[in-house]
Order: sequence, then C-alpha cells, then structure tokens
Amino acid sequence: MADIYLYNTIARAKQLFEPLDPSNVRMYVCGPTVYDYAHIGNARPVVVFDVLFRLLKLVYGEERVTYSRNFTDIDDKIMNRAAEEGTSIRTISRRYEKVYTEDMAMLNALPPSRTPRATEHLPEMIKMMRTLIDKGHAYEAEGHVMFHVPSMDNYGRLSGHSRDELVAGARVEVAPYKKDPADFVLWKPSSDDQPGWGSPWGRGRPGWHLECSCMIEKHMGETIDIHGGGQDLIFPHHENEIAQSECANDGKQFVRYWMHNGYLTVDGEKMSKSLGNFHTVHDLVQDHPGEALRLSLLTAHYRQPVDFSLATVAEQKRRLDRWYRLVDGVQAAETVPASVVEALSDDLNTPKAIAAIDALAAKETAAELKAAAQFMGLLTQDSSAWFRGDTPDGITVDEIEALIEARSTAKRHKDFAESDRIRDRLINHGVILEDGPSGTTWRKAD
RNA sequence: GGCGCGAUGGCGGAGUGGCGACGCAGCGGAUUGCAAAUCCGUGUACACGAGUUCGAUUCUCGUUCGCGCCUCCA
Repeated sequence: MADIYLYNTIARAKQLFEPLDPSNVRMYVCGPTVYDYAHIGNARPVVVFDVLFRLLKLVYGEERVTYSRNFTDIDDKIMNRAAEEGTSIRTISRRYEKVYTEDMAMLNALPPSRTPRATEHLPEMIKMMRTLIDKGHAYEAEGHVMFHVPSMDNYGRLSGHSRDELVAGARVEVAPYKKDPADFVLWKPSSDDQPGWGSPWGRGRPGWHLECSCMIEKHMGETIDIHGGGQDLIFPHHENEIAQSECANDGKQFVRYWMHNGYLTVDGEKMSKSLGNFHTVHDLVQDHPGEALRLSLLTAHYRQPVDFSLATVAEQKRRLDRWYRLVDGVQAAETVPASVVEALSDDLNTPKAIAAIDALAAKETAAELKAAAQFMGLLTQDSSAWFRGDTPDGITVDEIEALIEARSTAKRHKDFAESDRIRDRLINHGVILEDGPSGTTWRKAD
C-alpha cells in the first residue's frame, strides 16, 4: 500500500499521513455559501480534494473514507440576496445549492459522502455554545454569544498569528460588547425582519465558524483526519474552528492534518467582476468540456497559485484530444498505474501525475493510460462522444454522413475539387474530416 | 508594520548537490491528392550577488521583484 505524504499547514511540513482509524478515514472540506453561482476559483478546492478523496479510497478502500462538504445556508450574503428578491433564504440557498451540485458534477467531482447544511444543525450549535460558556470560553453580551480568545492558551497556532498581533493589526473597529478585541462571534441577534432561531440568548443566528465545528463533531467525531479549504480560510475561519472545537472538548485534538489550496488568478490577475475576468463555472461548462476545465485546475500543484485562462483550457483540451484518440475502443486496465499513484501520494503532486499519464500516452500503453486518467476523473466518456459532442450547428449527423459518402465517391473518381468543396462546406458547420486507413471520420471543431 | 509563499526555456509546469521531467507553441522531415491526425528530429532554462563544495538551478546569507493573509472572500 502506498504511503501518502501530505503537507500539514499546522506543522508547516510534509508529513506521513496516518489516519486515526484506517477503516474510517475522515475528511471535511469547507463548502460554499450558497448565495450565487460558484466561480472557477471556488471550483479549485472541489477538484483538488476530489483527487484526494479518490486517492484515499484507492489506498484505504472504497467504503472506508468519509468525505463531508458543507453548505453554508445561513449568512448575511444570503439574507441580502433574499431581501433583494423578496424571497426566503431557503429559496436562495436551495437554488444555488442545486446549481453548485450540478456544476461540480460537470467537473467530474464525485459527490461527497455527506453534504450537511448549517441550518439543520441549530441544536448542535446551541449545545456547543452552552458547553463553551460553561467552561469559561464564551460569554453572552447584548444578545450575542462571543468566544473569549484569551481563555485559550494556544490560540493562533494554525495561522501563526498571536492574539497580540491580531489586536495590534486590527483593521476593524472593536465592537463595544467584546471583552477582548480578538473575541469573535458565535451567535448574533436577529431583528424581527431577519431570519432567526430561538436560543437561550434570544432569537438570533449563528456566526460563520460555529457550523463547521458542530457538523464535523456530529457526523465524524471529535477528531478528524483531514480538514481542507482555501488558504484564505486559515485565518480566521479555521483558527476559530479549532478554538471552538478544542475548547469544547477539553483540548482534544480537532484535526490531524490541515490542508489548504492556493489561490487562482485569471489572466494573471485576481478575478473580479470589474476587471471583466470573472468566470462562473456555470458559464464555463456551456462552452468548454468539464474535463478540460478540471485538467486546467490540476496543472499546477494545489499549494501553488494557478493562473486560469481560456488559453490554458484550450491547451488542456488538446491534450485530452490526444489521449482520447489513443484510448478509442480500449478497455481500461484493472489497476491504476503506480507512477500516477506515487505522484499523487507525494502531497497530491498533480502536475507530476499528469506527466506520468503523458508517459503512458502511447498505443502500447493505452489501457494503462485510460486507467490512470479515469482515476483522476478524466477520459470518462467514449472517444466518439468526446469528439462529436452534441450535434454541430445547423446540420444533422445523417447529413454529415451523407456528405462524407458523397465525398468518398468524388475521391474515388479523383474529383478533388468536389471533394474539397464538401470538406469546406462541413468546416463551415464546424465539422472537421479526418481521412484514416479505415475510412473518413469526423469531429467537432474547437 | 506582522506572518507566510514564490521567482525554472516563447508559454505552462515538475524536479534534482553532478545526465536538458513532461506538455503546449515554434522549426525541419516522414506520411497525405489536399488536409487533419500520427511518427521522427530539433532548444547550452533555472531572477541577481556573495558563500559552502571537487562541483550549486538545487544548500546558506543578502538583494531585487511578485503574491497572499492580518476578523465578508476558495
């Protein structure tokens, strides 16, 4: 069995991965706040941790890995959106939850084992806040429940920020009800026109960090193996999750391996609506194969920044074209090639894994190529479906085949002018002809 | 200001104390009625300056440049 090494953010080093219980490997990844379409940057952790999920299942067994990814379905952004549309937060969150699920499936990301929702864990949150108050780690103030940071000795271990630094570097005004400037909110009051739930501290709603602590504990236990997310979540989100969970559980370790993916830029710049380089996954999958998008996200190591561009997608699409030509009609090998497993076992080195797949890109190793690529969520369709896609514009498959037949006849009579005329006509419909030893085939142009 | 990350050929991107990973693009050739696809060939790349060393792109220090986080953000 392959040893897996993972970079652990809290240790700042690559470590041998040893799950607490190899018969139940537990991974949690922070999921989306469902208030709008997910953009391509949101898709990066999904694809990265999907690769890890696949690797863990290969190494530990298909049924021995639990992967949870939450939906944050209560949040001010959702509330604002609901208010704009004059509808409920549930309508908004369920709508975007559905779109998210569909879009990520287009990227060949496997569904997680569980997708818990924040709003379905209010009792657990209230229980955890009670525990934290009882143990002296939290307090009530003006309808809020606040976590008291100085009550925790080693707060800041994950991010490397000491409480003092945080206070010194604070950019935001300190709310008057805080005992300490570093304290953060577990529960905040809701006005009558805002969504809220009853609690011992009045009607209100949870703070952002609390849900993850509660859902992890409920579904996977007090200690889990892997917790993942984007680097921007290290502070404050994950730092505060540690504070909540470890203080509620008397210091018991919350997460054994913390993993964080790097940022994604688009055309070299931070993606933003004002720069016009904002790509939602929903839009991208209309015009580009999901596998090409997926491969584009995996060309860089997950801890490095990755620059996304349509040129990259086109390049990766051509790489997939080459692979698809080789595996046409080929049955995938039974085992995943060791070179690919080894590359991924070294802290998820996807660029090296892709290179290993390229090394298998030859006629003689097409079965291994297919097995390796499918393991990474690629080459999952028939080659003919990949190349032909949906019916091209303004022409039916029957018409295409009739024209190919007519061209073959012309070719037999050495009527190359007619032959080329037919080729050009099909090119105008986005259909490219390829004459091979066994006849003429066609594919859709890029 | 604090903490952290990075700099590899035209582009993307691994890796290594001593043989130019790999892909894309380019160029030359084979093949093809023309194409496409495929195959073969083709490149003195490791930001800069010191140091350690028989030898540094790789280790150490410094410099420059770029980036992220510091209580909305994957």
